[in-house]
Amino acid sequence: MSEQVRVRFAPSPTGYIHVGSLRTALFNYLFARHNNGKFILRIEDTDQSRYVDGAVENLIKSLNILGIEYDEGPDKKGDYGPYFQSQRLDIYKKHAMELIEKDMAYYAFETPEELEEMKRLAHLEGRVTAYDRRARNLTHEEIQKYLNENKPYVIRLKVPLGEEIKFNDLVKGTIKINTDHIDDQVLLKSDGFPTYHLANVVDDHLMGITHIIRGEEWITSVPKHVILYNAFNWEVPEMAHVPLLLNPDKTKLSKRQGDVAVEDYLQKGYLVEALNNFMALLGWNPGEGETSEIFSMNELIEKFSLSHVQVHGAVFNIEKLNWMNNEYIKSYDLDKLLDLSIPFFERDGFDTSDKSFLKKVLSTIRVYLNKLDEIGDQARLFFQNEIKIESADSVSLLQNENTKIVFEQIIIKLQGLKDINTDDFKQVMKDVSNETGIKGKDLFKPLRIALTGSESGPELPMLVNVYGSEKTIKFLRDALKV
RNA sequence: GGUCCAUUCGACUAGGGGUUAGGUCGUCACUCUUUCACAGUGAAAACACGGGUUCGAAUCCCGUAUGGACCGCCA
Repeated sequence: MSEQVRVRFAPSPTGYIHVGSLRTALFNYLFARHNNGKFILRIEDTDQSRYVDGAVENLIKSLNILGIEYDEGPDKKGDYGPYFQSQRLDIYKKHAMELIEKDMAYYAFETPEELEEMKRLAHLEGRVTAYDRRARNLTHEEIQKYLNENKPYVIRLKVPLGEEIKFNDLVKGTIKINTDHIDDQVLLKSDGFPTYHLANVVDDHLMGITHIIRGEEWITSVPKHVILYNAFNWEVPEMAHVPLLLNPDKTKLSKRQGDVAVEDYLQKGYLVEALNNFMALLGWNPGEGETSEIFSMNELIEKFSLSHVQVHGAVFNIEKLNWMNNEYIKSYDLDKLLDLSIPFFERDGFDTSDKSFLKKVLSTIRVYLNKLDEIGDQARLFFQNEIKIESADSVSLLQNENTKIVFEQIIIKLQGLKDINTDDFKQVMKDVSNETGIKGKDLFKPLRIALTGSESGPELPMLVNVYGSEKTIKFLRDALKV
């Protein structure tokens, strides 16, 4: 491969990015970077009825957040623009006409209603619901007449019948299909816009795309595209159809069964590093001998190869994403994690003015977090000014004579300390234990209840370190009054 | 219904003629931590089925079953 690798991500701007699309974008990006090639973003906005305001901006924003950088695109200049298909209409029209001249395409004048009826009948009779190619029989005179009457028309692909189309997919291998099974696809719609099939072939060629990496759902349209490439006398790019992302029930990942928008995951506090890492491993793996699954973007770029892309779909397993996210949260730079966490503290109504306090809180709870939106639940404890003791067992434990002796001792020792770190507290506990002879469960359990109201939670020394001696003493005194 | 594609532990997957079929998540047990979690150790857990080819098949071939994608003037 001497020519420079050029790949593209070509979403249609319909509102939000589906994680499946995002994974496709990621694969394109990894492939481009691995091969020192170019990654192009092209907006496939040829369906006017699906236009959504702000969708393109949103798309670009999401790619930026995730660090999937493209070299050419709507807001990046390149030599192959414009990168909005809606701004390339004359190009498609010209190419459609070229096909008419070559007798590889033809005019068709059926109305949507007629097509609907055709399909209904076909379905009723158990036939294939494809277009019956009837307009192929129109005479030049008829066509000219309709055109003169300004009758709405589409341009359809004239599929060469009785041939075999063969192509090689880098993921799936060789695929063969008889052209008799291929629909005379609409190439140019009656509103003058191209369909995906025409636009994608024309643009991929004109933009010098060397490798088409896209979702598996496209594989059945490849033969149409191959016919187009042949008709134009263009070289067919390399193709790689990557497996779909699946719901737990193995159907195509859909909204009905959970979140599909990248924004949803970002909002829940999944870190972009975890998201990228996780998605890369869905349908791809680094191959033999690799036991780790945690990879930075650079490592992914270095390791990525289409030859290790899986041939079948992959279930989007949220449990594993949670685990991976927690791994990143645990090892993340604390200051950076704090920056990312502040919106989540705020969202749950916590005072975020004292950053060093938040940092202490974060460092003790991060180990418990699968995602950042769990911060509130875990952090709540540290913002309380009173501990509520619910269970009767806990109350009676606090009323125990030994408990009182221990608490009083601890209070005395803490009063001598201005601030208290984890080691200080461990020492205090050791001393108290030695002096009173109370140890083990009798020592720690009441203490935990007094300081948290619960029998489980973060390690006591870390807890006290965040509380500080003053607050700790207060809680102990409160407990003494129970 | 038609076309195309797929099938290794519950999930993601490695391996691809001779392996005790390996790893990660999850599950369970034990250890550590006098809690939960973390960490550590270990366990249970898979080649869809039937025929070939072969000395030998999870691996190659054929069929069956199951699953999926697509079948729009959507992308």
